[in-house]
Amino acid sequence: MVSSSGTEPRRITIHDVARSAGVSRQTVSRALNDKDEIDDSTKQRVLDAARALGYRPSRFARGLVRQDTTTIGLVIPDLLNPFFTEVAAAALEAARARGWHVVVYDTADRAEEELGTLQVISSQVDAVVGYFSCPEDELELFTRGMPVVLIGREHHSARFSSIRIDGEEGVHAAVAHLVAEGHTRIGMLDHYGRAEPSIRREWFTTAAAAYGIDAGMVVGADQSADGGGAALKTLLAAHPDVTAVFTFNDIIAIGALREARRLGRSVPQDLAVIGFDGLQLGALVEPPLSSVALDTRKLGALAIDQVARLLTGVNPLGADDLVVRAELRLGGSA
Amino acid sequence: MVSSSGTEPRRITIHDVARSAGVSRQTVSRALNDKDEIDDSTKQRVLDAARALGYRPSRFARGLVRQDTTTIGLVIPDLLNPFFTEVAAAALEAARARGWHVVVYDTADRAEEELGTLQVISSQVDAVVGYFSCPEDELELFTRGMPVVLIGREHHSARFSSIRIDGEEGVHAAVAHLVAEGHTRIGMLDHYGRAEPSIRREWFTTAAAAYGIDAGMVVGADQSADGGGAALKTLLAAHPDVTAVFTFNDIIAIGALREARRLGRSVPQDLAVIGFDGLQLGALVEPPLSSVALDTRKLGALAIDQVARLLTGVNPLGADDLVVRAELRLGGSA
DNA sequence: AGCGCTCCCGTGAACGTTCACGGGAGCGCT
DNA sequence: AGCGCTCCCGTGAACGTTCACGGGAGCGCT
Repeated sequence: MVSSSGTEPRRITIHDVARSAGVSRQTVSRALNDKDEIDDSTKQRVLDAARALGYRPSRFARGLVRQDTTTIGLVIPDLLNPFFTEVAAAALEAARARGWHVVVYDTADRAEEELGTLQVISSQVDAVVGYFSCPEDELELFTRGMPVVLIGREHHSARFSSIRIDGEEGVHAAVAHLVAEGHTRIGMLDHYGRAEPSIRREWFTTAAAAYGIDAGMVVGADQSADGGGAALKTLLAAHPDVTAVFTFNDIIAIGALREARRLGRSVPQDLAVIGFDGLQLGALVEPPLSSVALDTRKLGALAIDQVARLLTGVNPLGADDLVVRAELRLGGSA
Repeated sequence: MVSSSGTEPRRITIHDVARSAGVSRQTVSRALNDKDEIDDSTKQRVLDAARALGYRPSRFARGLVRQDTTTIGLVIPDLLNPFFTEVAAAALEAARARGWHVVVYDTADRAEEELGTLQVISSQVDAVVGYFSCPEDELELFTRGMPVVLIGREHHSARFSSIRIDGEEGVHAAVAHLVAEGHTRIGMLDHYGRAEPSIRREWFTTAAAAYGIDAGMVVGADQSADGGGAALKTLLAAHPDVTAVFTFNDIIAIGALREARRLGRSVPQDLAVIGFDGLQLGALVEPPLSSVALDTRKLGALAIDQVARLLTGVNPLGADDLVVRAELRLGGSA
């Protein structure tokens, strides 16, 4: 119980254990790593000494000599957003299959956290996967020399890979389905706050045009259930004859479902709703959500696969192969 | 484009960059870490050489010399289970505030994955937080020398800390509320598959007894929404006069809500439902779920706080301080 | 007695980086 | 001319572990 007076407590190393047990470094190493070539009583003595001293091996020293661990950094804006939860779970699963470690960073949807995270990450992981909203040049600056795989984001620099989400056919199928069900007045709840309209809206517009449907009834929604509810209210107030809505994502759609019930519109009879993402959460609401569904497991697996190729330098996939297609999956809401 | 024939491609080190740029190691280090004492043109030359060679610094070598990073391992059974998502998010937030890194391991609810995870983890992190179902002696064996904080699990060895979840008062308040609303026939959907009844059921039984309520109407439920729905069906078939249910957790409660709607029982008029956990998800369903709510952020913060104390060895909290109390939070389902 | 084998154990070197320190070149000033 | 200062840059040592190798003790066999 005597602490070294004043000075910073020196780290306990394998030498300390060796001295305490009266053996050499190598013998301590043998005991700790369950190797052969050590007497049982010696091993026990070493283990006791290690425990008594509170010895913890340095993962850095160990990692330096046997270079066999890869760690990747997974950066997501908000783990509590179910979409990112699914992506994270998928990435974890794919990484685990390779025996990789995954350090998860939640940037809390704040751009300034991104840079801090990147700075901190760059000296701790072998590669980075995730969502970033910061400019490419900053991203490049902080990830110098590391493989980077972006998800659902366009990139211009050849420095990065990115997984593209292709929902064009899926959205087309969604509109086709609504039309087949007799809907002619179809609105959209888009993602609010972006300067330009979303790509998902473009897909919607294109598909609507193919069926001669007016694609002008669009309201921006905050990316939350409450936001979806509010947006639906606004949309229906402006266009009471709307009988179907397509939404930017499932969270917004779920908010719309809830709001429809409050407005006394039953789903899908009075109002059909189709979301985007295909969250597992969509199965929990009533009626189960119809959605242009993404295979998040494939998304995660693809991202990790590309990281593996970039790390080894063999056959990295090109943009054409880094695509996950979304497909219409009917629940009961449309 | 010439690859070294046959042999394993040697790692590119700071020496290679130094030689290529015609400078010393130290100068390369200065360029890479944005230090002073280097000429701008030299720095650029080094950076170019590093990029051309595809140089990536070794985090192990760097970590070995400047020992300033702590990494903790977070082990959870299933990230897609919303409860664990919230706990994970809370732990990430608390760790981020300290500048720590968090490696997340999803054991996919399989005990055999736990041991593999532990083995792999032990050489990669400074401490472990999470859920484990394996026996304590195995846990001890694989975490030798590392601080371990368990969540929501009893432990007997002084080797571990654990965060206890205390829902006794909260469940009592839930039953009191139901009684005050005029309910006399209250059932419970417990967690299915455990040998012994859950602690949450004990709390329910105790509280019911205090109000002279029969606590015998209990059905086991699989820990999923579907499981909750099926269990409610079974319960109501056996006891049609039940007007209120308390559930093991919110996921089961949400399944019960859905099933109630299918059975034509409106909530809360015909059937009151109170869950446990207080998930954010509960606000997305209709009506919003009443629940004996846990402060998951506090849970995560407390776990990380204890890890910090254990790592430094100063004032680790005792069992009495490692408690998170659950409180009744009314939505609209009861 | 000598040989070979097994069982243990220890010593130097290496992993790849940063720290501490030393020192040369060049310039301005007295 | 000499001094001091700034600007750059390089060399040895250290971080804490594992690998490769050497070697002694003890035993059984011929």
